[in-house]
Amino acid sequence: MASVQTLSKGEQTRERILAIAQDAVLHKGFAATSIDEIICEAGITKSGFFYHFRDKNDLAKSLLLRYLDNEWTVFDRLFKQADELSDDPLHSYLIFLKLFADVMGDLPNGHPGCLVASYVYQDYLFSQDVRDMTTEGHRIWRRRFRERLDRIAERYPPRIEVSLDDMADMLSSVADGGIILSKSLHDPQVLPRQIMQYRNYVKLVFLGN
Amino acid sequence: MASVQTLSKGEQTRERILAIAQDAVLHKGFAATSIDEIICEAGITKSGFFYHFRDKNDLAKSLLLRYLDNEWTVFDRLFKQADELSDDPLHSYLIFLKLFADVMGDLPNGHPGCLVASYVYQDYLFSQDVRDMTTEGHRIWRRRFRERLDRIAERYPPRIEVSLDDMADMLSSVADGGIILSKSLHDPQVLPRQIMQYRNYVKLVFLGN
DNA sequence: TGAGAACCGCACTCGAAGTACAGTACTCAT
DNA sequence: ATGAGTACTGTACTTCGAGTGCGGTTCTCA
Repeated sequence: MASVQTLSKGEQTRERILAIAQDAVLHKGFAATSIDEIICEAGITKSGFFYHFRDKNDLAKSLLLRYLDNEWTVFDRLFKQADELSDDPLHSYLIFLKLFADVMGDLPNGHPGCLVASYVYQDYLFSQDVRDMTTEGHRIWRRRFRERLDRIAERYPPRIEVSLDDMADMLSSVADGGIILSKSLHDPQVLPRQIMQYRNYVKLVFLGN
Repeated sequence: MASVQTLSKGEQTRERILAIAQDAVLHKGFAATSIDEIICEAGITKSGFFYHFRDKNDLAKSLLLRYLDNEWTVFDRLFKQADELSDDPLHSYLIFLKLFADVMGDLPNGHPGCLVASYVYQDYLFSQDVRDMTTEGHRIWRRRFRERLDRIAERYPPRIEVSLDDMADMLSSVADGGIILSKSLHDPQVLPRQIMQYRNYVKLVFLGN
């Protein structure tokens, strides 16, 4: 997921801590994720941990930043790929959705979980700036998908009256919901199939079939 | 939400504990929800708490049972209402979805959160039987929505090739995702609007407009 | 080669989770 | 009215993890 470039030793350790912590947080929640267990798995001491993070809230913030960053990287790559395959905004978006579904379906153990969604269900644990980050994350996703939909709507007038903001949000919605369903039903394929349902909807709205 | 019938004193206390606990769990996660804070708000002692629940896992189980029960009650009422307004399976489902969206939009502070979704992001905290309950909950939802879609598809052949299981799952998906978006964006109206997007999709698939 | 980066070790404080058990007050059927 | 539950209270205790402080050590790289 993260770009494999030369990381200093400190950055490597930091990254290892974050990866371990994220996995734990997605399975137990933030409060139940103890620093002791993280450092144990990372093979460092508590002092080592606090060298990298001021306190636990700092860890929370760093985790979220890293997660959002990784998401952007993936989405950017997929959008770029799609744009290379078609100049048409609608077909590019449909290709992107197919690529997205494929990538989500190919994850060996299924999607590990959305950290943003997880944080939303623990908002009282975090400082205001961390909570603002989840809000901002969703706003940015909305804006980015919305941009695509605007360009599509210019060329393909929607067959029904529909809010493009809502349609943009729906991808986040279906992805977050699909991840939850996939995890709950122990079926990694539910998420990609849900994304394809959203793709169907987009097709029906702009193409009618 | 819960039927207002005569509850014994013990049942009243139990219900009060569960309501307080659910609210806390949806905002902080299960692990961060302390028994001390629950009993403080409920006006009882720790011993009183452990009279009603064997341990914290028992509380988790009871919380989930109560939540699922309440959900069934709401869905049953809405389905019944919709069935009274139309004999046609498609129109009944569309009415149901509109009612569902309205109810979700009329909640004064927005939807408090889906306990099932919250549990999925903390699965390691719970015993196997509790985890199985979230799985079973989603399976039942799928089956119930699927039944409706089957009856619809008999009368209205779908305009596109589509899996009815996926379409059934999509309501859970959009609801769970919509709740997360609503909470994150501090906009209670996102959830009902997402449900209406799903309703659009259903209309487009079976009616074409 | 030396200065900073990246840790380790240890010894704490503090608060909260969870357990155990004995005792008490209330309630309701007979 | 009374005794058998029901529904708690009070207290005392163990355990565990967050977080702090600080001195020492080992690497890494310019």
